[in-house]
Amino acid sequence: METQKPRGGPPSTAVTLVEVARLAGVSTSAVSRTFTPGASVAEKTRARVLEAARKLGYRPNAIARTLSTRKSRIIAVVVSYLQNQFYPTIIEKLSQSLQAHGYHLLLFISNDAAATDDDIDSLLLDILQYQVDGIVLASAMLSSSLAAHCHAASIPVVLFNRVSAVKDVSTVVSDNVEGGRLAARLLLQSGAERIGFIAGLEDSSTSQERERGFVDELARHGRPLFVRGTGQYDFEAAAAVTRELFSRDEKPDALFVGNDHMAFAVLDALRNELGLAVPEDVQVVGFDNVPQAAWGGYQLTTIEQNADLMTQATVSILLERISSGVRMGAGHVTTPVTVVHRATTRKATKAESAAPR
Amino acid sequence: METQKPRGGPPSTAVTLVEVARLAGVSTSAVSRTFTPGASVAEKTRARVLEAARKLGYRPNAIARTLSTRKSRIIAVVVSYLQNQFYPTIIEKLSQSLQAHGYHLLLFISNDAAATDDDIDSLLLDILQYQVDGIVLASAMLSSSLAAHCHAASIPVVLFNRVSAVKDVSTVVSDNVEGGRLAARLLLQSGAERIGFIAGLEDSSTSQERERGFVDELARHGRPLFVRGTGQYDFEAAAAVTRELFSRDEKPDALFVGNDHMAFAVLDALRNELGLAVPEDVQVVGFDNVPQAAWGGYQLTTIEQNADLMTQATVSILLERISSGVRMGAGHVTTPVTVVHRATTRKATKAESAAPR
DNA sequence: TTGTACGCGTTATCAT
DNA sequence: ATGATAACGCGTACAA
Repeated sequence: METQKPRGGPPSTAVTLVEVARLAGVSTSAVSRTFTPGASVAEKTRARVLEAARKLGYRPNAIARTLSTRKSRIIAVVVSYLQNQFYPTIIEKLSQSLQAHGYHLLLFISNDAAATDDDIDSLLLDILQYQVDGIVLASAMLSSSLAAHCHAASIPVVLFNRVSAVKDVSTVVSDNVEGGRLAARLLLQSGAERIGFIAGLEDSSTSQERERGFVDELARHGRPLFVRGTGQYDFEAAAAVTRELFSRDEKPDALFVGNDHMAFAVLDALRNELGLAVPEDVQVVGFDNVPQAAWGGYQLTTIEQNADLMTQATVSILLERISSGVRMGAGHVTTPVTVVHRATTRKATKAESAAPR
Repeated sequence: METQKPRGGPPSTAVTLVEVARLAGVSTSAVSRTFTPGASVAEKTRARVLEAARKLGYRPNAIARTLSTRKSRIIAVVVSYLQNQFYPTIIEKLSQSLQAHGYHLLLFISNDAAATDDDIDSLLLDILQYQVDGIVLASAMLSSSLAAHCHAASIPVVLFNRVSAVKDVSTVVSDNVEGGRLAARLLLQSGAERIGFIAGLEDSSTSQERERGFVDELARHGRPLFVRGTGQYDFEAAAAVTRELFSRDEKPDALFVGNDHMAFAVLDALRNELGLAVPEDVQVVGFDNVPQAAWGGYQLTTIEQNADLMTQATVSILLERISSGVRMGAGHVTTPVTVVHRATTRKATKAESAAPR
């Protein structure tokens, strides 16, 4: 026999404050205070309340609390595509850090590099309905109308790895321009002759900045960009453009690829389809922060964004804004990038493998 | 000049139904109905309401609606570690599919393979506070006490890629036992002699099932397992155990690795630290569903879980349970696994690269 | 079709 | 320290 349903109304009824209060023989406020960390309750009543709550299997209703306090302790995170392993990493770190502060993540995937402004706007409106305490935009551009909405609702927004024309929005970015410069220097000093660049999405600020730094630095050394293609941060597109670049008579001998995700595709195409050796025939420099696990030891030098610094900055800006009630403005953080050399993959010769260790 | 704050109360005040109603000169219910898809409102009043709402920048408060309707349209998803690219993929698909049905994802990361039962319990209690409409557990075990809680709250739970001793919980898994069998057959028919297995977490059902199928099939062919190690689904641990297995006199010539994530580590260790060629010296079979992008063309055969089928099953079970009000029970779905051969990576010879195409 | 009034579960205010 | 009561913003019988 199951417990009987109270009445014919709602399908099921949760245990509420009121019932706990009744069983404990106290007022609802006493119960509320018992479950409010900083409140003052007599030890005796507190015990009675907890006992009653335990008996009834009571747990506070965060939704009702939100309605009353106007704090949901929910942070919305908008991400475009999780194929680029940089973002799962970020999400994981964000979640850990925010959970430690009692916040939770409401996740939104804004698919499609081809999402229209309206799509994004409606998504944001969707988010706002949930009365989130903050928003991390790691995906789309923020239209000024949306910024206005967030401003009106006084919701802190942090643009993650994106910049926007809208003023007064906090942003956390890594130094993509300097990253591009670093990539150029690496290739130049390794003696590359015909240096190419494979861009991400053309209207993406990260791609633009990386290209700018890269081309600038080449120019400072009196070297032009030998060839340029667009991979749209997409695996297939990057592979396709690689094939195309190498179908010409004059082939590049070095490539700076807009992010790791595309770099995989480029390496794949180079080695398996075009039969070129990396780095002997072509050198490749990638850009992003894919966990080592995904690399499998490929020969590749990468410009890494520091995921820890970026999430840390994001969280601190967010929390500070939330607690201070400051809407928007300032809070622009640029984290440095790092050059990381990955291990070389070579097929070992029998002689080598025979040698101890 | 900005709009003036209403009063000294809460820091900011959102636009509500009431204000819209007042401006439109109608009742609050009229406004409510206007924003309720299937309601009956006169076209004329609807227009007035929408106009007023637009002017005031009104958007419905999902939290208040939840309190009233007892439907949050939020699904909690619990994942352990996002380093294994299988899970970002799942999350992305889940999110897309559920968003299409008007649901949103509240994401929880239950870090640490070493999380205690209590950790998980408190996390779940945390989740329950948000009155989620459903839970996807892709990470932790479900204790029977938790199951009882969910049952009491009448919240549908789907165990994703996990099995539990608790009865009457919906589960969606791929056929890990058959996957293990497939792996064994592949290695046997390729002439492997000394076949090893690297397990994931010892208490993980997926790892146990894969091993069971693998060992069973070997036994059916009169072959014992040559060697066994544990990688704990961790990159470093997998690399370490690989080094150890190959430091002995008798080295395996084939390995079945519990998932792709560890397979990367194994390949890395084999090729770069131990100087062994894959697949010439050692054959490796992986298990999971990492996007092609991450592979970079490694020689590896993988047993793939079908992410699409699994999410599809998860969503349909969830939605069906939610709408029907059925708490738990039945709903066990096992999706088939597939064998996928990845492209071979070889360093091209000069002769090859000179040849056209 | 439209409006009134109450309930959803909790917190905050103000007495006591 | 404790208790009564009014919000919080919205859905929804129910009555008109």
